[in-house]
Amino acid sequence: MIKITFPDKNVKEFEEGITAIDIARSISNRLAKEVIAISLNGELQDATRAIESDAEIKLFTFNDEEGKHAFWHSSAHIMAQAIEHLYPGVKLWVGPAIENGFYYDIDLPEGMVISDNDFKKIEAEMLELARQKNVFIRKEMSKKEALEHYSQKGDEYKVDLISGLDDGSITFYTQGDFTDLCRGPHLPNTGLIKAIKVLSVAGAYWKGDETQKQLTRLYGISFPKQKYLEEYLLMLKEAKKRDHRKIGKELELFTFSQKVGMGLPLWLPKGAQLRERLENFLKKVQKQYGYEPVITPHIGQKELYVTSGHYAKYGKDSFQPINTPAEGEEFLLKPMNCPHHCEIYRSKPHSYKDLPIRYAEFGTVYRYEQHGELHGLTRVRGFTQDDAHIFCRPDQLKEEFIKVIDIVLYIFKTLDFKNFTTQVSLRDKENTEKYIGTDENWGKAEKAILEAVETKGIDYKVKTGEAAFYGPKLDFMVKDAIGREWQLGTIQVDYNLPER
RNA sequence: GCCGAUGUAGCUCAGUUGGUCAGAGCAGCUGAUUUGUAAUCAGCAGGUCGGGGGUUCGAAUCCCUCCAUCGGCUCCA
Repeated sequence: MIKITFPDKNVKEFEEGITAIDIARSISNRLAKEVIAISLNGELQDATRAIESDAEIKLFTFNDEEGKHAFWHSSAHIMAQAIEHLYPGVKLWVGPAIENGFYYDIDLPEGMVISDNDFKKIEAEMLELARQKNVFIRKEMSKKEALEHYSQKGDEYKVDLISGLDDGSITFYTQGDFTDLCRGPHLPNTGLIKAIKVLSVAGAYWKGDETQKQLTRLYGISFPKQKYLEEYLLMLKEAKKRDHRKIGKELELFTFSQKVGMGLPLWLPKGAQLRERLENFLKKVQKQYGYEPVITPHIGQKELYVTSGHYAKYGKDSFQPINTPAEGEEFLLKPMNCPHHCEIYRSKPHSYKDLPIRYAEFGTVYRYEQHGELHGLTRVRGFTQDDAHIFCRPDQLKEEFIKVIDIVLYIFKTLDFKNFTTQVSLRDKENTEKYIGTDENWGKAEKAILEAVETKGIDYKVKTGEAAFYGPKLDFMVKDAIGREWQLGTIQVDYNLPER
């Protein structure tokens, strides 16, 4: 007999080799039917695996994040299976679960495409496969064996995947006639999947690398009940009604014109009124927090951005220089306010006793964004930042940083942004050539940010490799009505710009 | 920029075996009505069917190309 401990610390005894499903059945038949995956001593695994020794167990159903994850991951395998049936000759890359649903990346043979019109038949095939109630069979394999298997098949994608894995950790899952390299866990059987929707198809670069081949990414979502799918689709529909692009049009807040140019919003009278109220509110808050308004021009000499380091980094991907008719001068449309504010600071000598000095500006900037990246008012080519630069002594850094966090939180609260996440973006220490500035300064700046967020008790995530090229940052992200996450506020420590 | 899709009156949309297919509702205008909260009645006006090129006796409808938009990828100073 083995002892199984439940999340409520309740302990029950079972026969050795019992499965989580049988354990669930000892609680209720319904739970036995609904259990998708389990956590055994903190490790996710299949509900169908035999348990041989004492353990702490958690049972996950579709109502749990872990359960949804396994459910959708299994659905991705079924999607891949359906694709193999319908499109012979495809090669498969990966197919993970995502926040809402799953996708699979597929390399289609030359000339073959999947488009919206094909979704129905893919869904039908997937449902058919789900109804077969195939069990997911787990199998461990040595790295050598696995590599040989896929090398023989000529599947360079799976060979690539396996090459990056440690021997002894390689497992495969088979359902019906389909086998895939996979860590798991998976559903007990495919029959739990009752409703499937193929949502969209898109191109996705292999390994997220623009220089690599583009694969076909097929998105889908699935549910254990038809009703859940209907509710989800209704939710999507409702969310679309709240899309700011739709509201902006209907309320006559802003518009775009092909003649003016893509990503260049035109603020209509009502929108301008709204924007003015927002700006007035922000200006009032800035004043309270000790910021002094400044105003800078919309263009600056190319040399300014060469000095700041921005030109080296973004010059090629910016609107190209504006040339004067006679003197051959080169100006850039202002892509950021930072260098301008630095020049304001430099306009006269400052004593350390004058610090901190806080400049604020509603600075309109222009950035060349790739045309596929534009999105309503949230990603544009011309926009106005409520931007500020604080010049302070090293011993004032932490306090100033905290004050900026305060102002951001105050504004979010006032504007009713309740659901935001916070992210500390640090540099990727493996790839230091991407960044400017010394190790020492980077170290100081990163430390200052982490101390500040700790002091404020903010719940944050650390992302390495997401820092700006000149310094680490703290980003505040909010979700829009249709569930997309956008960076709204950002606080950055920059030791490099003042020196330059 | 890349993959897929879409682009018909101000708005929402109908119109795909190419041949009275240039339409509807709402909005607008004119007139009537005066009735308590979006949608009374009648009439009128409004479109290079995204732009350009091609195939055809004939194209909104087929082909090419460009532009924009949408869903993703990449990017995001």
